[in-house]
Amino acid sequence: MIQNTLNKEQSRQLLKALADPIRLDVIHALAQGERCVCDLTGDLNLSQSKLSFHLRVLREAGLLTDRQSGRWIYYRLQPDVLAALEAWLAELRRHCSQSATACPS
Amino acid sequence: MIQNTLNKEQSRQLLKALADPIRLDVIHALAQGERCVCDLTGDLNLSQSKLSFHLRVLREAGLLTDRQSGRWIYYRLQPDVLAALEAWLAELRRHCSQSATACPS
DNA sequence: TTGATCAATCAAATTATCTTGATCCAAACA
DNA sequence: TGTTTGGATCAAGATAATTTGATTGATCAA
Repeated sequence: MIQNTLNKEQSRQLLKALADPIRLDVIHALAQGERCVCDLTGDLNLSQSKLSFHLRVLREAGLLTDRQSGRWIYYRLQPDVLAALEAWLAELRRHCSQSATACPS
Repeated sequence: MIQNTLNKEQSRQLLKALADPIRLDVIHALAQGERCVCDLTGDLNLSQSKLSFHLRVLREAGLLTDRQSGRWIYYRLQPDVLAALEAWLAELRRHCSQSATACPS
């Protein structure tokens, strides 16, 4: 996902993906660097299928990529996608910033 | 909510609040300036209680404030909260940016 | 081969979120 | 006063997201 203008659906998916404590834990764990699923289950104390579910949400939002090596699957962050969301948010804010005008009481 | 460091729960609420098309429509409508609920139902073509539900989510996340005038209730944006979320996201990204290191295959 | 391990996926159960329609309360106006 | 209007809230139902446990396919080692 190499682009910095997100469409509505992409930004919605990203926001939803980030709005979950377990998934933020995953992201923080991966901030140290690439890891395989087997290590993550231990690090985060999650069942295999629960972790797999959340990895999928993050991957489908574009925040993670995976690669296979032997029988392990390694996940890593895609930090440019965070940057794209930041840009999206900045644009939203720019659009909203002149909005303090009140109606007559 | 005058602060620019959000805690986990606040950022989660904000992300969740923004991850919804109807609520983004509300935000865009309010980007023009303050509006009363009665106008918003018409602008956005939403039932009264549906709109009220989404306004509450946005208000509880801190993105909107309301004030009463006569029998109308006016909502307006709180753009500094968007800025706080942007700062939160920037911090997350900063934390993630050196994470491209791969494990040996 | 056979057996073990890693990780995705599926179905069922649980939980959270959203929608709808009804009700309630306060403000305004007759 | 009674009545109307704006809007929050509640209870029920509908949808969507999450969790759990079981199954599956692939890879590797014995």
